[in-house]
Amino acid sequence: MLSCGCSTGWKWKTAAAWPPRTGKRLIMAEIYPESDGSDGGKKPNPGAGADYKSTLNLPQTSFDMKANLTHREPVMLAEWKKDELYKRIRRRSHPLGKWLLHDGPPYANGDIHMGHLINKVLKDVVVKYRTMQGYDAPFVPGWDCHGLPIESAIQKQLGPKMRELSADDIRRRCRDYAMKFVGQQGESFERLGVMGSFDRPYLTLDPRYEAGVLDVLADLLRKDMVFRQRKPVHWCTFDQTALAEAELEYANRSDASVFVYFHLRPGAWPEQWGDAPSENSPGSVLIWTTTPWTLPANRAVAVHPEHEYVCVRFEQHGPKAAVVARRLVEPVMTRAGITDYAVSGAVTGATWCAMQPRYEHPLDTGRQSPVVSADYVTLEDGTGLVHTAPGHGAEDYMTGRRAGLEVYCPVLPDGRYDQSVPEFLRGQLIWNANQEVVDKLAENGLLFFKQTFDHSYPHCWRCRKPTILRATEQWFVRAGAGSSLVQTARKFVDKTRWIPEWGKNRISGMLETRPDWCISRQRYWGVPIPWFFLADGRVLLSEKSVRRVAEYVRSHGADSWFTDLPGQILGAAEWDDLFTAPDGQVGPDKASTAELRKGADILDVWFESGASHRAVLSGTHPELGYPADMYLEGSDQHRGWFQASLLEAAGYLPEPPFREILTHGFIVDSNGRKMSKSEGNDIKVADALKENGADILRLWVSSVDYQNDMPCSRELFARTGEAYRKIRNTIRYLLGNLYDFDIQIHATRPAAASIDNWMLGRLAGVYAEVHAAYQAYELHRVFRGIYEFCNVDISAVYAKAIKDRLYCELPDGPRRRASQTVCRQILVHLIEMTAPVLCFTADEAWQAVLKLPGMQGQPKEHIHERIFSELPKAPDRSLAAPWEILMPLVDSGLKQLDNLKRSVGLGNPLDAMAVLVVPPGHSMESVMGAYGPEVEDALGVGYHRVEHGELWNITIHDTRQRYASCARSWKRRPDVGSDPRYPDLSARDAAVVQSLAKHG
RNA sequence: GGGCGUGUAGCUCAGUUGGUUAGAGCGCGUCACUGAUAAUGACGAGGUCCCAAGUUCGAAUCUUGGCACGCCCA
Repeated sequence: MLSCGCSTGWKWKTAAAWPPRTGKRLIMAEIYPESDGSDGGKKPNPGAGADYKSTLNLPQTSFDMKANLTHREPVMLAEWKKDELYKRIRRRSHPLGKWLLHDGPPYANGDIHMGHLINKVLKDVVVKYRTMQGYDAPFVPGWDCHGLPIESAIQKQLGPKMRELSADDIRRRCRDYAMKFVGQQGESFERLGVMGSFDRPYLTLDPRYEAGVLDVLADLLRKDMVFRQRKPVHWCTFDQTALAEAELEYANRSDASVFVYFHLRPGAWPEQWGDAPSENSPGSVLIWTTTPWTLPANRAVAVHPEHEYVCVRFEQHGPKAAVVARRLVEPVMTRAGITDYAVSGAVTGATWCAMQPRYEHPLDTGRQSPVVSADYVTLEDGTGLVHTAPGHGAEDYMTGRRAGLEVYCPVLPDGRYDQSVPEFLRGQLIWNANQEVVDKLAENGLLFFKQTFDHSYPHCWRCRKPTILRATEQWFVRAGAGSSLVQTARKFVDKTRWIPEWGKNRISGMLETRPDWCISRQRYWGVPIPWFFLADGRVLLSEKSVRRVAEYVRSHGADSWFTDLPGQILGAAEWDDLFTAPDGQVGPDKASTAELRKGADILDVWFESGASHRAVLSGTHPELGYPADMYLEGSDQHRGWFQASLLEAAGYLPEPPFREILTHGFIVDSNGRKMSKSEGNDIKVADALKENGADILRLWVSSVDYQNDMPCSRELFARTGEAYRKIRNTIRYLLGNLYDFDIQIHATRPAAASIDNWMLGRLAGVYAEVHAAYQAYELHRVFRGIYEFCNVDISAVYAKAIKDRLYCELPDGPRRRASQTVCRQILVHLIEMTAPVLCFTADEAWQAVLKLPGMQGQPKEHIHERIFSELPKAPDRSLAAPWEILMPLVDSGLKQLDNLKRSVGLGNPLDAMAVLVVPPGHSMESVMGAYGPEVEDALGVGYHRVEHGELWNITIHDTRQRYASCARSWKRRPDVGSDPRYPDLSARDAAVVQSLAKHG
């Protein structure tokens, strides 16, 4: 007999007991028994028989296909708030203990942009995942509230009126401004689904935070890591104030451009340059400058170690022998109109420097200075030898530090020279001094060439007058390369896990070359550096004094520094402490606090935010604890927050403030260009949110590899929207087919051969893959895993295969119940896996799960307070093995169906049958028969047979002329009409309908 | 100019220690279904693996040099 399901007595329930009974080779006549084919291949005529649609178990669910996120999300947010979800999660049990992501504070200024979005969403996904894993993962959002941009915004609002206001007044306005944006940005973050204690954030303007910052300063003072030194800063001589980089406006300006001889001291003359000059006929270096007024402050000449230098000999008011970079000889000589000159052989700057050449100061007779090497010297302009005044230039200062030069700045705050300069310049305004200097150089025969020069020059944004660089006393943290602090920081770097790994390399490189950290700023809006000074020049900034100020600030706020008297702040009439004398000596001393005057510097805002580990984790929010498990920021923070935090902690703590650092890239447009307003390619968060909804934006964040730049465009959001709908519809399908399924009552184990087992195997695989990806923070792998699971495993294979049994079997049929059991498992795991990313949709789906039969008694629960269900056990290997043979055959069957579609116009696969060819004697032969109906469903065909053949194979055949179509299942089968009561139904459907009729 | 990264179908990503004809999903095209329906399925077409040179029997993969883009500096 045939080993196929043509017997009318066959029952679907006994699929597992359906082995092939014979090894007899089938012949085609048997495969295609005569059939009347009475309907001629047409669809069943509903009018001819009963309307069976009402007898089917079609999907039902209130989970809409249309997400309508922009409307639904705010409603859900309100629900979470009402339910105090964040607090509920805190109260939940946490079997895995605590896991802390410490928020890096964004700046409290302006609307949030895409950069904020990816950062906060990534953080939120990680936190939600850790929470569902069973950790207590609190999230306290923070804001950086001090600093120049806010102060500048206030300045702009106030205009000239600002000068009339007290520091206290200005600070109050700054505070209001910052708080406005803290509220505004916080709302935006929450709208994106970010969960955290937004009602109790940390703010750097919180007095307790400010006190924490000062505590760190005190600790660094205790370790002798803070010192005072001169350093050039941008300075406006008209407003007499320091300026930040952001306060400069560049404008064209005409200046004297001069080439000057500096006479070299005898010796240190490379033989390649020919005869050594003598005392009477000195050789010289030729330098170029556009700021002759800085020449009095010259302390070195810099050359590039790798460039080549020559000696040029020519006549100009007598014989000259001048050192110039080889490649610049011609332009320099041409400029001065000198055509008759001789060029010597060349030596590199490094070679020459090694000979320790020195030269005479052009204006300060008797002073000798060194020639030093510096990498930044270029051959674009000038002579290749650079006049270096450490008190008047940033690079000059760096060179000066390295070469041990004096940071000499003879210019007073109002722009006049002090008494230390040559007599003809004393008391002169530097702006008038250029001419005087040039005249003096010419008089002394040191001027090679002079012209006027137009260049872009920094101006003060308030008064529009030109600015200068002027060395002033600044506070520093001893954090330069080689310092003990940096050595500790490097150990901290090694103890930290960097994701991606190159982060370690990057920050290490920065630590190796970094200078001391200038922590003082001459502004109002920040935490004061609470130093005092006395009329006699003594300075007070000690661990003891700072601790006292910290306590005062903790209760009175940092504003009190600007309003209260030193005696009030220190709480004593006399102060006994370590003072720094004007000669730099530090020693015990005392002073009446009535004589103390307060310093006016505030701290670099990086110092503030870098102290968050102290001010927040063991300060304002001690429940968080030190250290954090993770800091997660953009890769620019290697120089910013990560480094500031690292350096401060390295100054006084034994452990780094973080265990892991995760960094992400930056937003670029679809062409890989950076996103910026000025480029016009920026996308506003508010617009993207309005057009897509938060869940789609979150899905987008998870879909791209954040370790690289993250491309962002409307088209990409549209793509993500499609992926979102696929995931949503998959959930909807699963939910829709569970409307009559109570897991307590109906759960059924699938038959061995069922495709249910294949599906469970895939579920276990995907579950493991997705969780591994989450734990490695590889969210794009999470996305791909879930998305392809929905697309391929569920939608294209499983959902398609089980439609017949779900819709057509008796509601309680075991095949149906078994598949529902699997659907239920998939549904729960799918919702859980997506929940950290699709935080709104997952909870919406979870609420629908809680409405399924048998769930009504469950207490109200949001998906985010759940702990992940256990890893589903993969079915036994022996159950999966046959599918490894069958699935490729199914694929070939689908191709054949497509061919039939083209060749004979076969439309509906239910109008075709599959012949499953099994090699006799194969080890799986005995069970293959049971897989036949599953293969039939996997192909979506109406009928199948199993037969013996040489090789594993599946062939597809058009049955429109062979079999009648069942009016209920639409399957063409030979058993249609086998029950005389239901001539238009297949045997299975007839039995189902009969049963329904009998039992209602 | 320097440091750190990145570069594989239209898009987002895989690609093990170098080893068949470089893969997936989406999108796109064509078709089917109309009982997942503003849904679903099938089939198909898409690649100078940024470029060049080198190492090798063999390179998307290793080396060197470019180019482009991003972040941080100067």
